[in-house]
Amino acid sequence: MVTVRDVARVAGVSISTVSRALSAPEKVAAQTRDRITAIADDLGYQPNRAAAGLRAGRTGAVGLLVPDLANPYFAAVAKGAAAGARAHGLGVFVVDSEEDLRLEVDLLRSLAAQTDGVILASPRALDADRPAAGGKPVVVVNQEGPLAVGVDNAGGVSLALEHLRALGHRRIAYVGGPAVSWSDAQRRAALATAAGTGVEVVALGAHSPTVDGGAAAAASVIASHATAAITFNDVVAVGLVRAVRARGLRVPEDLSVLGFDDTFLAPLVTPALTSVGADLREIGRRAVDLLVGRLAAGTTEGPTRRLLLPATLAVRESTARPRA
Amino acid sequence: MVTVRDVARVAGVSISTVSRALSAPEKVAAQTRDRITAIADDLGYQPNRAAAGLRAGRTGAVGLLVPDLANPYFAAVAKGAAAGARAHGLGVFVVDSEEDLRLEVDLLRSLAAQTDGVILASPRALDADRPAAGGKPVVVVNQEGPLAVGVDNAGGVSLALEHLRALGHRRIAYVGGPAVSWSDAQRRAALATAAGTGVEVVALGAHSPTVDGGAAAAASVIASHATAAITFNDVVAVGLVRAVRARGLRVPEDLSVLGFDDTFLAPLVTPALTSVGADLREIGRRAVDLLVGRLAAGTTEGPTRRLLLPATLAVRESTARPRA
DNA sequence: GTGAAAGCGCTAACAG
DNA sequence: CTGTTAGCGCTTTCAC
Repeated sequence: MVTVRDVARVAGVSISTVSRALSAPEKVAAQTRDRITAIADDLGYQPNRAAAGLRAGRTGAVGLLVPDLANPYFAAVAKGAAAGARAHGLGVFVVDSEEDLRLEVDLLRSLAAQTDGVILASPRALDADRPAAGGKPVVVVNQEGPLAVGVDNAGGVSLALEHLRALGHRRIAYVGGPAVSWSDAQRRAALATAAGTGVEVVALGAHSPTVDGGAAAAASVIASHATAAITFNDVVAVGLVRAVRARGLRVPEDLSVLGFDDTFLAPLVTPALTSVGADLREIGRRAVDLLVGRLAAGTTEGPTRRLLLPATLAVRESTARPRA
Repeated sequence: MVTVRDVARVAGVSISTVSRALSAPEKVAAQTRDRITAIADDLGYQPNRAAAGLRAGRTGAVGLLVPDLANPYFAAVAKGAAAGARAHGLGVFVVDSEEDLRLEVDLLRSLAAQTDGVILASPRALDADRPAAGGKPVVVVNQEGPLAVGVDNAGGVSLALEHLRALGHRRIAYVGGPAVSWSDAQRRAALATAAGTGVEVVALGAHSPTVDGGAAAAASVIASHATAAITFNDVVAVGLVRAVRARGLRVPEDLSVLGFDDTFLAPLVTPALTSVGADLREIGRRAVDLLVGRLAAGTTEGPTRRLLLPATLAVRESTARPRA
């Protein structure tokens, strides 16, 4: 491994000059600097981050804790975080908790210990556990917290209702997700305030965010006499579409179905799903930005920063005018 | 931050005893050890990996380079790698090259510099660039290399052909993927040797591994007079199904379509796709194992190790007997 | 503008 | 079985 010593020896300068030339160029004479950079490049010198961090008190990496990396939602957030980190010259440690809530506290602790800060992209309520980060800044995704990035669920609900109302729907069911979900709570609140604006909303109980969860909701959706259903996410929508079709109803003719998240699944299924989404990668990117901002401030405590990214509506085939 | 010194002071021992108690317990008296672990736990001591690694010459982390983390295929591999790394007490640095081939060499270099080894999950041919890892072991996924993990594509092709032949298909089209893909090359080779075993295979040119790629292949698939088509991956299959349907043909009645990868997309689309797959997470897990094995050996060069994971066939609705 | 030297937190000889 | 000491590669005062 090529170290600063090697570069220094070849360049005929001290290791401090090499260090400065590489990390604080303005403190070194232009000529010396250029020579050093050339030699470093030539020798294939790669700074050892561990060593640099050890001395500087930073690790040069951020942590990302997700419940399931194979879930397209979190995969997109992770991709954004990776891009954001790279833009800031940071590395990303990715940890997958495999949906194990108890494990998450431990993972957060050890992740925080070896990074400069952590992005917590778990939809659970971990407020009480945040001290586990040991003073390191924590940015939460779609959750409450002093440093938070999330989707504007209220805005998303408005878009959905607006779209369905314009089509002529007056009675709409909401197939909700897990009780612990912040997003679900936000949406339920938004749906509740929407009541009385010309549409009736029937909020259905908590369902598992899976195909089976959607299928399980079919009976109550049909019983509700709603002409349209908004689902917790696209996968639930797929399950619901299947199950109502199996009962002889057609989508969207007999029931309009509107998903959430607008994952790449939405345009691929039949009928292609109308879905409320947001730029998930941007969430990851912004989360890193928030972290870097706090890091730059140097203060462990700082002002509250909450970012709400706009929701979008992709209209496809699964929503249409109600019959008669 | 709590350091070994703090623990040592409270425990009334030297820092080396603390270090040993935590990383080589058998070298410390049971009583002392227990007291130290208790105190460490109590103080919330978290070893600083950067420091430990600096001294030991290891970083305690492996790198994972993927072309697109939002692609379910690589997301699954990443998830497996994260699980495998955690099982070995290692961290995972994830880097997304965003499909930029030129960037990959640089990314590989810097990733290798700050990890103990790298998993290269890019389907491109990077042999020439592997020296960029600077002597660190590199495990490639679905590629040629001294340390490699991949899916048994030949076996997968056999399963697919066997299934289609049993259904009665005698003329089968293969909608291939990018020319740089190792998997595609493996499959083409396997398909070529299968010719003459009672089925005719029409290998169609390189197509983009997207919905549009599948749609673009529709005309030549139909022109080939094949009664079944095997596609490069599930997304291509979806595109093909759409396009042939748009031309008035039915799937599977007029054309059977068989995908590859068996991603979670396969069971969700209509008709649900018959697909050849493999345990993608296992790929990530095994890649880490290979890396750890080489790391433990200590030698920078070592015996060639190639792992081929078995392919599986999930039969669903998109394949059926050909008409008449 | 550059060099010498200290030290980040930890592990690994080497003594005792 | 435990303590002392050196030093991993780097950044950062402090002198010059």
